[in-house]
Amino acid sequence: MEEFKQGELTIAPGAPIVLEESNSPHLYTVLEGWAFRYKTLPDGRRQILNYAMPGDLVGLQSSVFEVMSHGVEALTDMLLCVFPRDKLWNLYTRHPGLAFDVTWLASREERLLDENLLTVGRRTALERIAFLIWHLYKRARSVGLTKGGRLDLPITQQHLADTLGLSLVHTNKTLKKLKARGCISWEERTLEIRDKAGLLEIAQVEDTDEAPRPFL
Amino acid sequence: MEEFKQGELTIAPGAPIVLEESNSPHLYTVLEGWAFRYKTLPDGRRQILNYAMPGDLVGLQSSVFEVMSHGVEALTDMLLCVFPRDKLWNLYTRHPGLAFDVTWLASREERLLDENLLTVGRRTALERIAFLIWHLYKRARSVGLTKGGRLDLPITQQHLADTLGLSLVHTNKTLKKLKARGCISWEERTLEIRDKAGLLEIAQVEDTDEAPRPFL
DNA sequence: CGGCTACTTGAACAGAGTCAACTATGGTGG
DNA sequence: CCACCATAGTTGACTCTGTTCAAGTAGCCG
Repeated sequence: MEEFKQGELTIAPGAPIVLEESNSPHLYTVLEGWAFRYKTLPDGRRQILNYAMPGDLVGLQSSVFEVMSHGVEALTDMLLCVFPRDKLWNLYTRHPGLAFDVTWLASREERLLDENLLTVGRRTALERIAFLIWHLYKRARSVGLTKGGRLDLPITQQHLADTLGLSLVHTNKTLKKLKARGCISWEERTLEIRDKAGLLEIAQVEDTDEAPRPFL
Repeated sequence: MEEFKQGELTIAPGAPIVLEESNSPHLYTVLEGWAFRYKTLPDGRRQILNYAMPGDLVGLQSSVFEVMSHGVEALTDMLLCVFPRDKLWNLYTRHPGLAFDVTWLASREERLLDENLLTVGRRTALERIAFLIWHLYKRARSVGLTKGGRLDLPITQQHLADTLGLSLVHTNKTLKKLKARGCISWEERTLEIRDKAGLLEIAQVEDTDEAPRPFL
């Protein structure tokens, strides 16, 4: 993989990595930090599509279609590994194993989006928040970002709301219910899962193991 | 591509192509007909994730992860081209061009899901229906399924509702408004776009051209 | 000491859901 | 031939989840 690496890039929290409708010449892999993908409507309504954590690919769409249909913004300080977009084709011709890994990651992103769509389309507000918190916790845990049920979660309630298709006010009130039930605590950016079984029951999910994943 | 083809499969309307949580050994390409991908919650609430039309891939997730996290059901009579899942790897090693096309299609699916998620999360009921109708019309048109603004649309209002995260009743009433405004007509499974500009304005989208697509 | 961002909280409102009844159509089998 | 049933669509009345508006508090930074 080193052969395709063009360099590394550091980004500050809140900074854009890719803009909507832009034509970025780069494909990135997240080495450190969190980001989120989003789309906005002409009048400003924003929908967060998914989050990117270490090991995730950013900008594959622009590598394949020439243009990004979504934006990406950093949530924390980030370290990105930069690949020139036009070398992606070389990777497919010379390293089929890595090419397969790219497809694996794209397919995983699709699966995550499927789950988000089910959540936003068919779960209630309380279920949505429980699901998203579990989803983020689980993903963070799989890349070693948690310590004993605790996690530094670099997002605001506005991010939660924009991810779940809820208003900020209702998100706040519903999140409070989840805390009151003793499922979680979340103060000063630190999330703690206090009652995993209760959380999973509310979210209507089962705690399935996940297959090992490739890292590019 | 012929080299990987295992055979063809015909399916009747309403028949399942892949079940949720199943482990299908096949990857399909749609040659004729429509299907839809969906997920369901334990209590039966259903979310339709996307529709599959001629040229689309079905079952890539199971080829990559061993298990499908969603189901697929036929809407019309279908003709599918069947590939054995375990030959996908051969395709990556021997035909990088086709491998790239698979990634292209996976990335396109991701883009479509992004749009659906924005729709379900942030658009109003009227906007959602306008968007989905345009979305389906445009995709059908790109594979030559339309004739002069008209399209045979093989879905019910229940499908619309389950795609958009709405109830059947509200979908019915909102769809009626869209008809009353003269944007569309939809009787006896035949959809007609009567006022494209009006429809696009309600849906809050622009009519962008799309890049040429690969067909496997 | 402002001014900013994140978070809270209450009250009024509305978009969408639920319940229930009814129409239309097509297929099935006695 | 027709009673019966299932599916799809329609409509009205009522309810409720979630939105909007508005007014706060708390912490942080220059």
